[in-house]
Amino acid sequence: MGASKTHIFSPTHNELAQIAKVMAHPARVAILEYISKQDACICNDLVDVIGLAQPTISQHLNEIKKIGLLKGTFEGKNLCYCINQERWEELQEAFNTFFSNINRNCC
Amino acid sequence: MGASKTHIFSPTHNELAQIAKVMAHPARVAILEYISKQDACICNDLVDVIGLAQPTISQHLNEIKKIGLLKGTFEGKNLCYCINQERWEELQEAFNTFFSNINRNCC
DNA sequence: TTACTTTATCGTAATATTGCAATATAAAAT
DNA sequence: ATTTTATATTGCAATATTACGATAAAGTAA
Repeated sequence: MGASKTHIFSPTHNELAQIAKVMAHPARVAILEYISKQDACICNDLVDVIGLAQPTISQHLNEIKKIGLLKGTFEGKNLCYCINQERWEELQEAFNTFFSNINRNCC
Repeated sequence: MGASKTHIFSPTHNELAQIAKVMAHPARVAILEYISKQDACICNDLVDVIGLAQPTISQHLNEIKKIGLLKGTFEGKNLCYCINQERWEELQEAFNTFFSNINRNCC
């Protein structure tokens, strides 16, 4: 088949998986780290920093944008965007909650 | 191309991506949640709980095993395994560290 | 032994992801 | 108006993932 059977899983499980999928590529991890550590927004040097072709970076940025991790203006030549901190913290909390729920009585 | 250019990224970025990849499927999120909430080990009802075919579950379990999230004995008919808590906490910490590193001065 | 139960592996089809060249778009600079 | 600069989109090839039927393997029960 090849396509995930998303319909048989709960919204919570699907959402966490979707978020994880965005982080499931080293380029996107690197991009996220880079942007999150910038002092200002405007980051038009990603292609040099990451080392992938410009269309590829553009695609990765789009995946990141899709889950709401970027905010700013996306118009014209010089974009101006940065990490959406509210969303960032939501994701942190989502992972943290998931990993906090564990029983201790095991082999 | 289709294959990720892992060699151009740092070990840290690749590792986090690899971990995220395991969580990037709702079935694996559901499996992890189920196992982590069991009182004992032996979980031979995953196929019914998750709702995917037995070979598919087996494959997903293998992905989870690969990043060291399961411990126990994997021999014969009745497996006996559960979450490797040390590793579990390592992953929690890895995500937490990643999300904690963010600058605040932005648009 | 034979049948049963449970998990693993193989083979294969369907779909998704990754990456880039070519090209388009859109604003700024000259 | 033309060139330059920066990002987006399209199209396509290579690879990876997802899923399952068929079958194997390996222990348990009769």
